Amino acid sequence: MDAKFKAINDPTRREILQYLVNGPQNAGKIASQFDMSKPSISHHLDLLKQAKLIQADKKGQFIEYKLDKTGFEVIHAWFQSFSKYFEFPKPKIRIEI
Amino acid sequence: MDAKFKAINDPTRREILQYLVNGPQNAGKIASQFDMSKPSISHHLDLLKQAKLIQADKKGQFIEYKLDKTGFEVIHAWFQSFSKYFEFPKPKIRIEI
DNA sequence: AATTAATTTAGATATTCACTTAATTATCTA
DNA sequence: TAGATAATTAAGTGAATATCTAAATTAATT
Repeated sequence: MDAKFKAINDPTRREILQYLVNGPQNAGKIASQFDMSKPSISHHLDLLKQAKLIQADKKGQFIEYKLDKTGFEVIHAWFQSFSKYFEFPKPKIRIEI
Repeated sequence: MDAKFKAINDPTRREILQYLVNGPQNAGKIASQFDMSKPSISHHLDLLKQAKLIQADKKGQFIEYKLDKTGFEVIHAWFQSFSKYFEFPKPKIRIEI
């Protein structure tokens, strides 16, 4: 639990998560999006992985990262525990015909 | 934005938030729930207030704290930005007859 | 006006965190 | 197998964080 909240506390790690919404990507490609050394990004990826917010898949010499539902669900459940107090606005839905 | 994620990163502050789900409470009463000095709790309350996760209402010599929807909505909206990737489990509903 | 109660502010300290460069491990290719 | 590429691990540093005790502030009570 602590690891998840810690993971999303950092702005770089949140950016990484949002970058991965567009699909899986390898570590180098992720690092190239940021003005920061690769070891730093590697460290951020590790914390996100520990928090189960991302998953790593080794593909040869590359390591592909993608979002992991596991961690997101846990945080989401924490939020739900406040729903008895609040009703959060529902996202607008569009029905395609 | 940063202030909100920072605020929920600390376990004591998360406990304070959950304590307030049961209703508004003054600072002293909140502090008494924790094995921690009052100034420390006061500091945590301040960070939660800055993050707009709680509101302070002065009632005479007491200060009553309650949950503030403002901050929760912002974090919730951040979560929604991942919904294109995931479907989060809906909470079970109970229809009272 | 003085006293008491509730809370915050100030000052100090030990720990945690993000970042860098350098070294290491693993994989691919010629 | 040697050399190049991808990524991580290690070591070190400066900044931020959580916590405490003590002092200051604010409001109610007598």
